[in-house]
Amino acid sequence: MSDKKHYFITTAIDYANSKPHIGHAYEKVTTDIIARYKRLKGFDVYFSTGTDEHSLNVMAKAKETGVDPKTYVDSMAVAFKDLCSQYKISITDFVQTSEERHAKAVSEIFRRSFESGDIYKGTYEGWYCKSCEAFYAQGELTEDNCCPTHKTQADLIKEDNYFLKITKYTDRLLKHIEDNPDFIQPETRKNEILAMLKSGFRDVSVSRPGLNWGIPLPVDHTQTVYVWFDALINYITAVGFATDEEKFKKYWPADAHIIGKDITKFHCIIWPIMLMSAGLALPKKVFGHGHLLYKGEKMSKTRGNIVDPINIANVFGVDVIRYYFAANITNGTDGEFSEESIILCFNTDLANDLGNLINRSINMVEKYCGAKVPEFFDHILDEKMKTIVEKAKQVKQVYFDRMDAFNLSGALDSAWELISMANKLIEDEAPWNLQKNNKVHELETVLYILLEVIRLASIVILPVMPDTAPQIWEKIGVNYDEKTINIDEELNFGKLIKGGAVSKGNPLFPRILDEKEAEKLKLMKEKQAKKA
RNA sequence: GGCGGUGUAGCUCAGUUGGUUAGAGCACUCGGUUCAUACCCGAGUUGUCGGGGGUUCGAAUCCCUCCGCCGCUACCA
Repeated sequence: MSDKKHYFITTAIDYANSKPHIGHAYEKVTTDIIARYKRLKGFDVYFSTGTDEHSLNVMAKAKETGVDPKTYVDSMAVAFKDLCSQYKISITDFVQTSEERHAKAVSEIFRRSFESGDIYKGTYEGWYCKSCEAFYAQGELTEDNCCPTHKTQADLIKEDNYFLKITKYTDRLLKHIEDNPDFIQPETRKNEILAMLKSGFRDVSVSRPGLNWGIPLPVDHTQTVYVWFDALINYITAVGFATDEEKFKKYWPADAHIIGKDITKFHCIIWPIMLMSAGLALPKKVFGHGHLLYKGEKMSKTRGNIVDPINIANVFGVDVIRYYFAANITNGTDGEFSEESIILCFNTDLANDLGNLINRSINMVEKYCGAKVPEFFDHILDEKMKTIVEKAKQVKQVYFDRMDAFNLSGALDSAWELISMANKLIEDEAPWNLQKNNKVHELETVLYILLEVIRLASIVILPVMPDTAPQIWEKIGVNYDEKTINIDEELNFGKLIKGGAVSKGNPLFPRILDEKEAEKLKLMKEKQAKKA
């Protein structure tokens, strides 16, 4: 097993300041889909997520709740772990930044940077609003230096901080980004980062004075490590930096950091430079995904349109939400989210296209072939059958290419194109007529193709819908297991063995009838009644 | 303000290095079919490809300009 190729993928760690919302679920799901896919491709995958727990806000929140910070963050970590388990997120690690192993990693990174002379003591000057208890950039303030929310005068405050010499490494980073076109994705995020670097990026402070919630600086115990410097290090904590050198060697550098587009600056400038300074390799890829919009609007507390991930999964099912995320949102762009569009997506893609194809195909195999996988006679293929078989043979490569590019919706399209062709093939060949006319070879071959399309589709959706795929396997009588399946082999056409038992069972995706659907159905029935 | 991006059917978007009647999915209308979850299949409607100007035999595709929208513009994650 040790000769397996390794793959280390991460989500960002979540701020332990408020409970999980649907955006957290989105990031974890897309990352999980990639992680599962890589496992299916034979990689030894390490998949980490976690919670970011050191900050003023967390302290305040704990105080508000009446518990000490550690108790508070532990309870928040549980909430995020529950989210992972509900959404079937196949993590191998969950890092809390308040853990001892993380403190070790942070201290070690700090020490290394400090020793290479990249951390120096200086003065941080910033505009501070007493009401917000926060610093603002001058550009954020009103013209007369007032806080944008409180409209009161902000104070120019100076405090002693330790700084990281970003400026020492910007040229090197610039070159790295230009030499590695896939380092920052998508392209638009890369452009932003390049612009920032070219316009000159200041050194950043990496400590705060006088806090007792945080990791003390190894070199100055009156200061703690600033949250961002602290949080980013979680990625190497996960794979054993400063605690398990063998594990670290195995998994670092990370293959992909999947993060929200709002935090690319930290991941694409500060984090790489921290690593350079500490003499560590850079992650191979940082992918900034888009945000979910609720009916076209940003989700926010003030708008009151935050979607609860637990609730929505209970209503529609985890696999359905996972499918919706992957199929309906172009990875890397903002995505629409609403109950209506979930229902639409479910009814068209899952119920009408895939679910109905499975149901009608297996039904015919039961009726016409005694519920046994029929034989494939390749010498009687007509043009239509040939076309779909050819397409089926190409699915594997198309699917791999798109998944490798993190193009999740495109990867699913590879199966849906086939599904659509299969539904069409049924019309064109009319197996019920072949049956009447006693064209047994044609009948069997058509039905065999249909079953193969279903089987291929089930593998394509496996990383996306890990609970649904096995239900399809049961219907078509294959005994795959996500842990052992060799998809490089099984994604080829023609693997289904003649004589295997199939069984229709209950429909997988019964149509969802919301008000609009019900109305539509009613109209159809009235029309039908008139005709008769 | 600066930088980047974007504006194509009702909606979401594809449109390779400029080249025949501008595409897909969804939605809508009509027709067909019956194996199926009233599903599926077929046909069809809608677009001055943001406005204007230019280059060219020819531009959604290149150039200029104007308008609209979005992102970034640095320490709350």
